[in-house]
Amino acid sequence: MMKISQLAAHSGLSAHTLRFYEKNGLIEASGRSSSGYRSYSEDDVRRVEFVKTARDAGFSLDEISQLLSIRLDRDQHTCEEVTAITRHKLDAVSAKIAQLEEIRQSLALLLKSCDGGLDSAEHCSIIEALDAGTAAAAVQ
Amino acid sequence: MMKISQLAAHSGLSAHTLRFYEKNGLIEASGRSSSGYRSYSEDDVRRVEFVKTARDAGFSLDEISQLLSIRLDRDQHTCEEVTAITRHKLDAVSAKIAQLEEIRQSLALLLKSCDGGLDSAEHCSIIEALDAGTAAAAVQ
DNA sequence: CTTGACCTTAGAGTTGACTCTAAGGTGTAT
DNA sequence: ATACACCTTAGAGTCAACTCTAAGGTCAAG
Repeated sequence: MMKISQLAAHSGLSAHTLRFYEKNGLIEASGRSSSGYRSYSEDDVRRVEFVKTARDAGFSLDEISQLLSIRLDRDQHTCEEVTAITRHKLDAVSAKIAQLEEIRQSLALLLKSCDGGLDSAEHCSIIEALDAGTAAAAVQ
Repeated sequence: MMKISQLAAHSGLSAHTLRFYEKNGLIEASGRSSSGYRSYSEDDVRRVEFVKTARDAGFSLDEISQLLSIRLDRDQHTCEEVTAITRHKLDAVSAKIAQLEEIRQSLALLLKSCDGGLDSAEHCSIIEALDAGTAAAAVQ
């Protein structure tokens, strides 16, 4: 049985975060010491590790909740449910990447257009591009 | 001279957002009607367009403030200042993309491992990978 | 016996960029 | 005259995932 600071050290999540996850129903401490300190069983620790791994894989806390309830009761759920959540997340991440790629492209074009010299920005081509509205237009 | 709803229609920003930008010092309405309605000059409109273009290019409101003060007083600033802001943003966007690419990779691997069938999740390989901590590990 | 590191709780604050609400005044068409 | 769309303000609420604070109780070492 671990105390919260030990679990924090073990999991790489802060004690604050562990309490926060508990408050949101993601994890629990199955025991308490006589003085009220949380104590975590091996099962509790595995659950925390699951949450951490899922979080690192990009799932939101809400999605992790869904995955946890499937994990807890596997034979009442299907692989299809799990892949649906995963596919949905993958699509969202891909969309976000695409959007950031466009932004990166705009920024790269802006940077390429300006020498970045130490003389006055009187005719700075970045400012001019933003003024003319051609900064993002160049990408689309 | 435009009223706020006209500028909203013209710029693609909501009237709420225009007022919000004003409150944050990004834009202004140089006039007011007798009844207190904002009225925007052509210069005001150009400034709003600048803000919109910069926002679409990925700059934060804070960075846009900096760009605006350079734009307002170009000969007191250098191209180097402008490129520094832009380069900094480009680096941040690139870092974010790299991070999301790792997540995408993890999710793609998870998805590939599971058939997604309609039978029980008893042995779902996604749940197992998250349990074993091998979901993100596979990427790093 | 005191110091200092730990633990508890409820609840507030943070971030960025909006988004909305309430309560009221204005403008115009019928 | 009355409906309806517009405008004003200060300020509160939203999102996600923490992060921190205050005010206090617990525990081991020296």
